[in-house]
Amino acid sequence: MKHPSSSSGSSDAQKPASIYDVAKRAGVSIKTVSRVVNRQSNVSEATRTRVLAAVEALSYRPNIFARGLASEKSFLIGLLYDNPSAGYVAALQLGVLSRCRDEGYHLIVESLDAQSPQLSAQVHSLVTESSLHGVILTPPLCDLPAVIEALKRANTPFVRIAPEKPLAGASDVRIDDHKAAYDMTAYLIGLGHKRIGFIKGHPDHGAANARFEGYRAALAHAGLPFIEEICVQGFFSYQSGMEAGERLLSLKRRPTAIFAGNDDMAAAVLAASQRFNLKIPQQLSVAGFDDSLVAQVVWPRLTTCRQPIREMAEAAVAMLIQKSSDEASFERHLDHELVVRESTAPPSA
Amino acid sequence: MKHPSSSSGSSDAQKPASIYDVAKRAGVSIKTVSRVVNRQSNVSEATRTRVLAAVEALSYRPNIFARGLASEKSFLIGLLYDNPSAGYVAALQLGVLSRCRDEGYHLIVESLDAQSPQLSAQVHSLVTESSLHGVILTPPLCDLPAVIEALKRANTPFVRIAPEKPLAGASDVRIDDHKAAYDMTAYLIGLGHKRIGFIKGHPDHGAANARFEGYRAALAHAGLPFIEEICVQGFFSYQSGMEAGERLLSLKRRPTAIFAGNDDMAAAVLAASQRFNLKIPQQLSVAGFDDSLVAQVVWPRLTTCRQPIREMAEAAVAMLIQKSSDEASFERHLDHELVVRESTAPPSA
DNA sequence: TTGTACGCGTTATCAA
DNA sequence: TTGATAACGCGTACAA
Repeated sequence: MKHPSSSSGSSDAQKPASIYDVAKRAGVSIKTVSRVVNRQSNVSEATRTRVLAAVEALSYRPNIFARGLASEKSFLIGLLYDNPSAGYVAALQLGVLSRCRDEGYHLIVESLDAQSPQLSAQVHSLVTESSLHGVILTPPLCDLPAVIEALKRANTPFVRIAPEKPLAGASDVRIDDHKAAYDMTAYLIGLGHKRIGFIKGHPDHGAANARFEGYRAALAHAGLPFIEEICVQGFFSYQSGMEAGERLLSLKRRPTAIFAGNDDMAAAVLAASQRFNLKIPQQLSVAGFDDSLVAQVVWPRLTTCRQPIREMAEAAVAMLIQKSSDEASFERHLDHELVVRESTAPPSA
Repeated sequence: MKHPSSSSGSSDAQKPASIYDVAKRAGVSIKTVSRVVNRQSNVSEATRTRVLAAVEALSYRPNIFARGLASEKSFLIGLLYDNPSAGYVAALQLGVLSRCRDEGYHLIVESLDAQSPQLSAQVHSLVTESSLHGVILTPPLCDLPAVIEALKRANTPFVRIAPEKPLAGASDVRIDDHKAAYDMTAYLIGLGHKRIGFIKGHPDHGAANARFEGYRAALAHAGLPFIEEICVQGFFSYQSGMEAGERLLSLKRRPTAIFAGNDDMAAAVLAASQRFNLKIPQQLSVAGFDDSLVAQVVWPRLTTCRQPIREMAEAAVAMLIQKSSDEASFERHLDHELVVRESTAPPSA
C-alpha cells in the first residue's frame, strides 16, 4: 500500500484528491483514470462514465506539477511583454485567458525589459525551468533576435503577435497594418483632405512602419504628394503624441487632418489642438489606430481602426496548442475595421 | 547510476541541467545543492561557493514542477480578477510582476466571472491543482464569500486589494478611500463650491461606498447640506458615467462641481458637458478618482486622487511571501495623493 | 480493454 | 556539515 487514501483525517486542510483516490473509487487502475482524463481512446464507455463520476464526486483535478514533471506537457502558456500600452495588454490577456480556460491551460505572465543585456538568458531560464508549452510574444519582443534565439534553443514553440517581418520557422498572427493604414488614409482623402499629417509609431514596432507605408501608398494612389514636413516621429506614447502634435500644429501651413499611428497619440493631438484653439473636427480631423478605450473616452471620440486584439490573442493560443506536433511556420491574418466617429469631417476650406 | 548525465548528445534540444548535474560538477550530493539553492544554513562557505560556481557554469535553474511537486512551495502566485478596468489591472499586474521577479516567483493570472455559480469550485480547483503559494484578490472578487470560502477550504493564503470591509483572518492592502474622498471634497469646498454633485461607484465595490461616505462627511464637516438629488448611482463604467452626468446636467439647479467615483466616469462627465455646451472648469468643475491613464488623456486633464496601485500590488506580494509562516491577519494602508489639474476651478457665480 | 512498475527533478527525513 | 533514499502525483513502456 504505497499510496494510502488521503482520508487520514488529521489535518483540517483537506488534501485534494489524487489520481489514486479516483482510481480506488471507480474500481480501476490509475492508468485508466489517466486515459479518461486525457481523453485517450481505448476505454470502454462503461468505465469511462464510472471514472468520470468518481472524478466529479471527488472534484479531482490533475496536479499541474506532477503532470508537468511526468510529461513534456505543462499546460502552461507564457505571455511575454514589455512596455505595454495598458489597454493593449489588457485586451490581449483577456483573449488569451478565455481561450486558455476553454482548453484547460493556465497562463503565466512575465514582463521583460527589451533593453536588458541578459534578455536571452532570462527568457531561456524562464521557459526551461517551467517547461512552458509555448509562449506568446508581443511587440516589440517578437522582433528581438535574442528572444527568438533563446526560445529556439529551448525548443519552445512560440507565436508572435503583430511582428515586424516574417521569420522562418515562426508562426504569426496579425492584421494587415499596411492595408489598414491605407484604408484610413483613403477615407480621409475621400473626405476631401489633401494635406494629411502623419505621426509615426515607435520605430522598433514593425506594425508602425507598415502603417506608415500604407499611408504613403494611399497618398500615391490618389496622386497626392508626400510631404516630408508633415510626417513626424512618435513613439506610441501619449507624451510623444503631444510633442508631435504641437509640432504639426505650429507649422505655417498646418495639415487639415492628422493620422496618428495609435490612439494614445491621437488623443494627445486632440489635447494639443485645444491649446491651439482648433475645433475638432471642423478645423482639424484626427484619426487614430487600435480602437482602444481611449478612443471612446476622449471628446470628440476618435475615428480609428479597430484591431481585433482579443481575437488575435485567441488565435495565438489556438495555434500554440495545435502546434505541438506540426512544426511548420504559419501565418494568420485577421480583419481590421474602420471605425468612424466624431473626430473626422471634410475640411472646412 | 540512476541519473545519467544529460549529455547523451542525441537530440538537439539540449535538456536543462538538473540538480544531479550540478551536484556531480561540484562534487557534492544533491541535498547540498538543494541547501545552497534554497539558502538554507548549515553549509560551509567553501562548498557553498563551489556549488554556486557549478550552478553558474551550467546555468542551472530548479525545475518549477519538481519543486512544486516535492514541496508545498510552488513559487507561483495567482492574480485573480474580474471585470477589470484595463488601466487598473495593467498597473496592478506590473507591480505584482516586478515584485515576483525580485523574489523568484512566477505569476499565474486568471480571470473569473463573479456571477458564475461555479465560482467557488473554480477557485478551489485552480489553487489546488497548481498549489499556488498564495493569491491576490482584486475587487469585486475580494468581497465575495464564495471566493474566500474556497480559498480557506484549500488553505491557500490570500491578500485582498481594496476590499469593502475587514474580514477575520484576511490580509488587506488598501488606501483610506474614505479620507481620500473626504480630502477631494474638502478641496472642492475650499474652492468655493457649495453644490457638489457625486456619482457613486459600483455598489459591489467596497471602496465605492467608502468614497461616498467620505464625500458626505466632508460636506457635513463644512456645514453644507447633503442634497439627495445631486447624488446618482454609477457603476464605474464610462457608459454609466455618461448617463449619470447627463442626468446631473439636466437638473434645473445643476451642481457647480461633480465628483465622480472614478476617472472613467469623470471622463464621461467631461464628454457630457460638451454636449451641454459647458466650459470646463469655468462653468463646471469635474473631479475623478484613481489617476488612471484616462485622467491625463482627456482635455482638460482631470483633477483626481492618485491611488498607488503599483505600490499596493507590490505590498500584496510581499505580504503573501512573508505570510507563509504567520497566519495573523494584517492590514496595510498606503497613502493617496490629491492630484490637481485643469478640470477644477472656483465656481463662476 | 486494462493494469504494473518505473521515472520525471525536487524536497525532506534521518542517519552518518 | 553532509549524504543516501523515500516520497510527491502523474504519464507511459510494457505486460496481461
